[in-house]
Formats: sequence, structure tokens, C-alpha cells
Amino acid sequence: MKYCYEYPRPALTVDCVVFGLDEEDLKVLLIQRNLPPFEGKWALPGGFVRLDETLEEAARRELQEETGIENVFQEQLYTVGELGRDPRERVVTVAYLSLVKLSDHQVTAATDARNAAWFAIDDVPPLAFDHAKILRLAHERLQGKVRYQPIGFELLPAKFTLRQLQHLYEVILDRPLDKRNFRKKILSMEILVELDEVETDVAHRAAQLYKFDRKKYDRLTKRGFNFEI
Amino acid sequence: MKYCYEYPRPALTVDCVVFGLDEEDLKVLLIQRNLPPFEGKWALPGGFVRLDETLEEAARRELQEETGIENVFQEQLYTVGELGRDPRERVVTVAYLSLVKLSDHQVTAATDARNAAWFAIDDVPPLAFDHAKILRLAHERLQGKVRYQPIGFELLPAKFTLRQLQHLYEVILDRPLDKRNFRKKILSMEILVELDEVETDVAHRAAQLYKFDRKKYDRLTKRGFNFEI
DNA sequence: CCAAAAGTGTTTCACGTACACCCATGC
DNA sequence: GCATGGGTGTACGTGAAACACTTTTGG
Repeated sequence: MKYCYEYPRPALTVDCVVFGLDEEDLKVLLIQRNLPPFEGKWALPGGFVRLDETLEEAARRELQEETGIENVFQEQLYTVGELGRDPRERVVTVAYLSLVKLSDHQVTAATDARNAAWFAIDDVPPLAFDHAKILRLAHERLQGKVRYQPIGFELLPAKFTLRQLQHLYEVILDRPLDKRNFRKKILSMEILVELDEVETDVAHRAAQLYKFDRKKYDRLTKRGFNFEI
Repeated sequence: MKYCYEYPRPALTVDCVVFGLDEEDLKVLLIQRNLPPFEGKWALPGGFVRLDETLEEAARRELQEETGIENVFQEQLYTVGELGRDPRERVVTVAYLSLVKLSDHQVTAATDARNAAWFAIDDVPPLAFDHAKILRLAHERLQGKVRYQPIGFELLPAKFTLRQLQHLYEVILDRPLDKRNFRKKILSMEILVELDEVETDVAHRAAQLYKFDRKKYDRLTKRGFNFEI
């Protein structure tokens, strides 16, 4: 008890909502707590902010320590500071939203002696603290943002088919999209590069592979172009 | 120095970006600091979060104490936690965005022995801390959000003319809008109620007064209606 | 040859955009 | 009567949405 202040201070933590995508579902990464409170319950990865790191750095560090995941897209989501959200004391949490390529992180690393696992977004267990609320917020933010910012690519491997991209939007927006209209629209934006490669190991006609051209996207954006699905 | 913890904690504050609108400009409410650091400099109203209040409550309280303003629209903007943003110690700030009807708050109350004043958004003095960055963020958020959420009405008196409403969007979005198209669009949404009143004290034909019908807006929104300018 | 998904165009309709004049009122 | 802003309609073009069949490939 050696850090003393003139006025009381809330504890400050970060929590990470990490989304990934596979062939079926949108998934979220959770850890199982091995300490009270909520021992044994599933929760969002996160922890205390240190004095020598920014909030973003804290979120990255906690994610790495608790799940082994590094180098992912991350943006600030929301800060929650209701009274009583942690039974021990006043805790304010800055929540972050991350998107990862599940193909790169298929195996969940579970350091810190905790358990970590991916859950389909529609099949999440009861969560500790107010993490269910934070998760709902993150999901809404993702649904909103994916439509006018090209962040969906963060969930796909570098090379992907139009089918995969369409599936991504269908899963996130939770509604079917018309194949021809989707292709027409996304190709007309001219932010994808057609590669000299096609899918492999599929039991049907192999689809063309594309990659997202961020430089071109940035150039277009400067000229007033607006991404929108 | 009687509040002691096992690990060091950043200080936690809230800052408020308060926008108002008059006949010419979008304005922001600033206070003049009367204590170091940045003594005498202009800054966003704000202060320390207490343990017995939520972040929203802290923002409302600080705004009331420093400027006298109460009962305003408020939403969370962003949380900044860079190192060195306060020269004294590590401070994390949750920034809030508020919109007020300048007609209701024409006189700026300056309690706490500070000075407070409205500044045109294009004519803001140098600000303390990283408040210029926070203000820029708030302005961008307002410009983005005003187009797909009916928050602009928070800046107008309860009864307003279509001219005032159009002016609001022109000032915030910083571009001219076509009068006929604007009227057509906003009226076709059916979220305004035409009142049995017209403007008074104008040296030309008096314009029809309208009010925003929030209940109707909420009903339409539930049915999938999307506000968009 | 069969199953499975890839790939491809056209029509229709709604909405955004551009644009100019007469009207009502106060001074 | 004049200055000031209030109020109104139409034509055009773009883009969203609906919709079905042929092609390619692997097994």
C-alpha cells in the first residue's frame, strides 16, 4: 500500500473485445477467470493499466499476455464507469475492439494459467462483470462500422475470394446479400486487386483470389471517395 | 495523502466539449484556467471523477460547476490516455460531447472564480493540454453524427423554422445545401410537426415554425426508418 | 456425369441533384 | 414600392434492387 494520493482514485483497466471469423460464424475471444471475483466465469481479456503505457498499449499487452494474440487491428470502443460494476471497488474500464484473422490465430494460446477460447457470437456463455453489455456494444459498433469503413478485411486472410468477402458481410450484418449486386458494387470501388491465383483444394470450380489495396483506398479516400456497403 | 493503493493509479478526469449555435457560427464553450498548469490559458471545462458518481455524472457536475450549464444533451466522445499529456502526472480523461440550445444559455455563468466564454469554432484560442486535439475529434464526430442521427435539434430552440434547421446543417457540415431539396427531404421524413405559429419580429414574411417529434421519430426508427441528411 | 459453387447483365424504380420564380411582410 | 427572405415543382441521371442461367472443376 505504498502509492498514496490526496483524493481517492478509481482503478483503471482495459478490456478487449476480439472478433474473428470462420466459415460459419462471427466469433469472440473469451478467457476463463482463475481468480475471484467471478472465478471460473468467462470474461473479456483485460487488466490494469500501468503508468508507463498508453491505453492502447495496455490493451495490446493484456491481450498478448492472456491469449497470445499480437499485431491486430484495434480501436477504442467505449469507457464504462458505472458504480458497482466490480464488486470489489470502483473500476473504470476502457474497452477496445479488435479484429483478427482467425486463419492466423487458429490455435488459442492460453498463458497466465487461464483458459481462452473462441465462442460463436450467438452462443456466448454468461459473462463476468458487465462484459455482456460491452460485448453487445462492440457487436453493434462492428455492424455499423463495417458498412462505411473497410475494416472487414481485417477478419479475412490477405488473399480471399469474393465469396468469402460476401459471407463476411452476411454474417456480420446478419442478412443475405445478392451475389451479383455485391460483386458489382465491391469491384466498382476498385479497391481490390485481382491476383494471379485461384483457390486450391476445393471440390468445385476454384474462385479468383483478391487482395485489398489499402494504398489505393487511401488515395481514393483523399479524393472524396466513400466506402459503403 | 491518505488514499493508498498497492499499485500506482492514473488520475481520472472528464472533459466536456460543449457546442452551441447562433445565427452565424458553431460555437464552443471554453473556460479560462485560474490555476497552474496552463494558468490563464483557455481549456475545456472538466475535472476529477469522484468515486461516488458515474462518468456521465462527473461530466454534468463539472460542466455545471464551471459554467452553470445544466440539462444538456451529452454523449461520450473518446478517452485519451497518452503519457505526458498533463505535465504534473499521468492523467486519463474521458471526453464528453454536449450540445446546447444557445438561446437557453445565452449568458455564460462563470462560477468557481473562472472565466467562461463561447468561441466560434474557427476562432478558438490556443488551448491547454491536448484539448485542441479533443476539440478536433469532437467537431469531426459532430459532423459525422449529425448526418445520420437527429441530434441537430439539440442545438435549436424547441420551435424553429426550416431556414434555421438548414442553416444548422450548413454550418456544421460546412457546405451549402439546396433549399428546396432540403425541405423536401426533411419534410418527407415526417419527423417534424408544423405548429400553429410563425416567426415574429422579422422584417420580412414570417416563416412557419416546426418542432421535432421525438416520439414519432422513435416509432419510425423501430420500424427500420433511417434518418439521413 | 453429377454436384457444387463461380461467374455474369438487364430492367425497373427510387432517390439525389440541379435549377428559378412568385409571394408575403415590414418598413 | 422595395427589400428581404419564404415557399414551391419538375426534369434528369445515377445507383440500388430484383432476378436465373451457363460455366468450370473435382470427384
